[in-house]
Amino acid sequence: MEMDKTYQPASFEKDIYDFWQKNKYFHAVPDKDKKPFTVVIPPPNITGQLHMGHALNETIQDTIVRFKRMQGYSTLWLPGVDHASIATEVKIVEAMRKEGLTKESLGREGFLKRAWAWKEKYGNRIVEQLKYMGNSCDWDRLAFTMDDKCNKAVKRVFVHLYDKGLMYRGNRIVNWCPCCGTAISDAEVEYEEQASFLWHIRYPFKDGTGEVVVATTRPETLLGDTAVAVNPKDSRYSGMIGKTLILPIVNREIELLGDDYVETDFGTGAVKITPAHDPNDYEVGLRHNLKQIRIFNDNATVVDGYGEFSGLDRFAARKLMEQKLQEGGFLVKKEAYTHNVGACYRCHTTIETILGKNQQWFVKMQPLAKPAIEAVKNKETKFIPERFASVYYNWMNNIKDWCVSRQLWWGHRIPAWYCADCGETMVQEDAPTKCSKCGSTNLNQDEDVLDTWFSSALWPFSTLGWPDKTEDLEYFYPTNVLITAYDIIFFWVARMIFSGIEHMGEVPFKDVLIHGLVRDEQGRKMSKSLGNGIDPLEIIANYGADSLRFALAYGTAPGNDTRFSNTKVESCRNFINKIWNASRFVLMNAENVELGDILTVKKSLADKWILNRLNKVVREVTKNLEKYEIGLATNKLYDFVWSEFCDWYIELVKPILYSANEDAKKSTLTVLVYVLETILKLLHPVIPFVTEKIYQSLPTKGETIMLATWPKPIQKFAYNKEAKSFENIMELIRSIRNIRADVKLIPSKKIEIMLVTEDQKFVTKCSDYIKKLAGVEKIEFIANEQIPKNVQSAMTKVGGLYIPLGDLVDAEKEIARLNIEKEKMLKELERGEKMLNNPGFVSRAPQTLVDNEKSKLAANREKLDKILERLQMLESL
RNA sequence: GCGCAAUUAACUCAGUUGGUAGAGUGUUUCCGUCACAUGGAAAAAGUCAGGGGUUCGAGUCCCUUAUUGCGCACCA
Repeated sequence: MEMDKTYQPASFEKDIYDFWQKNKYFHAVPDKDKKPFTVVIPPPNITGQLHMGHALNETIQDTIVRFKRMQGYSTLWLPGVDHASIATEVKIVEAMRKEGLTKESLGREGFLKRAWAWKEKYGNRIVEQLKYMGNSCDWDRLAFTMDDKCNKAVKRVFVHLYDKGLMYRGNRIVNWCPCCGTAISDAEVEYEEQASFLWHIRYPFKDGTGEVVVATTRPETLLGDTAVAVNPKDSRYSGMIGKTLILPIVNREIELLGDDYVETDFGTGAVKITPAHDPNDYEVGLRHNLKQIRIFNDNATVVDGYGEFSGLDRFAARKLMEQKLQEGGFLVKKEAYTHNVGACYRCHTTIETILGKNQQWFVKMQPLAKPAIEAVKNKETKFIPERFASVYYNWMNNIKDWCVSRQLWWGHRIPAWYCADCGETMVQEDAPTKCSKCGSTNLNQDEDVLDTWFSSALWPFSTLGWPDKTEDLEYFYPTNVLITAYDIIFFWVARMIFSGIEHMGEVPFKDVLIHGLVRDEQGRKMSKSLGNGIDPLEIIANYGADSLRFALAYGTAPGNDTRFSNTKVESCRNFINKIWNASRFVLMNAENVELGDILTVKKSLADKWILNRLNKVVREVTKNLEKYEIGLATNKLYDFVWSEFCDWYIELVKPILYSANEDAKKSTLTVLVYVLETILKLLHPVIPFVTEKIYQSLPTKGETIMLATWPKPIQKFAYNKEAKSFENIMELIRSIRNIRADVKLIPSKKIEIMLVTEDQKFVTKCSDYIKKLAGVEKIEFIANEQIPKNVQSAMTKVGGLYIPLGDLVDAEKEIARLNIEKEKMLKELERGEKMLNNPGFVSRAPQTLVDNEKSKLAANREKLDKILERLQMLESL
């Protein structure tokens, strides 16, 4: 295959993906001879477009999945999309409004028809975008949270929980979004700090004996007050508890009551109680049997019966209330006050806590939370990094019942039917034909749908076929790892854990790998409103999916947020270009050459060195990936490929490749191709496209790199001793280059070097390497006494290096260089001596470490002596 | 208020059971060399936020302070 001179991902990524898909490499089947490895995708919303958060999430998942597949697991990555009940409905309604349509005008059926059409259109869009990323999902199993399979599971779970008494319908206070027109769960409320006021309002006693002043942030809810509460221990109000107050404006008679909930040191120590519109007041109301007066409609306007207030929006009502109180002389003062206000996580409208007009459905959480907490404590499911377990505990330990009914149309309709005649409630999977109690056929299904997260919670098993006992479920459940960002631990992860335990009797995944968010160059969250989002599709178009993936994986730590910038992708693209060109070099030379067997072929010193390094990289990268340390793995691969394979090994073997020695060429190319192939395999999970592309050109290629066997370190390639001594030669080469740069010798100028060394034989063996890589034409071995006067020198592990440079010799530069070396050595010696003179170190540190220090110390002493000797000589000149 | 992170080179970040601090980008000098200028060679650059402790040895473990960010809970 011809390879272009530069790496051009756009020219082949699509073809490669088609090739994989056509051959069904992503498809997984239960295989008793293999171990399963299962990952379910966090289903992206059908309304969504691929953003950087997805890109990071998909990159990590695909990396792990490809790695496991190559390791020989029967690997299933199960894809799907989420119906995203509230988010989607909001968008559809918005689109309809532009056409002058409303939900009501279309009716439930008409609306749902539209919604499904929307799903067809946009659900496919996100799936296509995932494919650009290179996701190796089993698309044959593509699921949707509202498909028949999932619907069946949802109904089964609902009925099961109801029968068990864990699902109940209650008239409790809920978070209500006036904009979306539905109740939402506690988890769906986001608190935002808001600058507001604290209004101090006078409530007079009925008997004219004075007044109580309450402080409130919501004067308009005064309309619904049914009491004022103080702390019974508060001396300011002693003797007043039980007296009757007149509610200003409304003139309702309400009681001053005592309740421990009231803090004495906040505000005035007196709290107005509005049971229908505040969660705390609601509790107080229950304790004291207070009337619950609802004053807001579903759209947060004031209900009928309150005169001028009726019909006003809550904020307009607040203004009017302030005015009325002022006029009536009830307003004591208004002070600036900043507090947290709850907002809907979807539309950011300030939520209203409202006592449900319709009853809401709740899941009783305590019994479900308990075993779910235990499972994480027992490490049946492990959070990675571990610290996220405490976030999980914190939430689960303080969990309240989960409000799951939503006053929406797009979603799983609640499987409950009510008898219009006798009021009986029937909860069952299929619609009843008549009332189970009175036999009436006048039945109505509950109008509401379920929280989106109710179906997501079942994802790891509903997608595998539950409640049916499928082969998939049997083989692939529980899944191995769930990979997601930390912002949906509550919404999703926690709910999957308790659902898995409750319905499958087993946790849904063994590991939860939590990653952070992708931020912009300045560390800001990417958001639409800021307009600072970087579009991954654009990055793919400009740099290729591999560059995007590598940039997201490279140098990141699990759980941490990561910044994304164009310079980072560019440097990653450059790295891939480097691999591309190194491969081009190897393939060019390997053309028409018959390769030998890597295990038996004769190896040069450079070969042994690179194989030794390769072994290390294989071992460490495998270990890193096993522990999900993708950042570390990519770091090591980057360094190995660039700094060792390209910068050194390829340069080292050039003299052989350009020589006429066919045997040496053959063996060198065998190693060269082997190392390259191994590199490609190690990199494939992160940068799948380019590695496949190059792999297909290798003379040793198999069908696809996707199914190639994951590399293992090879005992025979240990070569520790050879590698170590070879690195001394590399140091010598660096020293020569250093001197050359120091005296500004032009690179093409060949030089002669002199060495005082005890290992002439070894240096001679390496002389070709030295000559080629350091621009040397002649190496002369001399005795100490033979060192000429006019040379530049450096002291190396191999021995004293002396370069006669004629006019270019610059004693001052050399002295400066040697002095820097001297300082370094002195510091080193001091460190080493301090350690070895420390009896604690010698007796307690590992023996190998002590020995290492001893030999280092000896070598350093020798080197220092040589430096000092040389310096003395230079100064005496 | 409670909890969790982060604080390492000019910038952005890594740093594996504690054993001589690393990379990318940027900077300086040189180089159109036949894989690659999306490149090569060389170099400069760090009191690992401050303080204490444990240890033979701490960027790493413990305590504490500061700054920043995040999560949870909120006093109406």
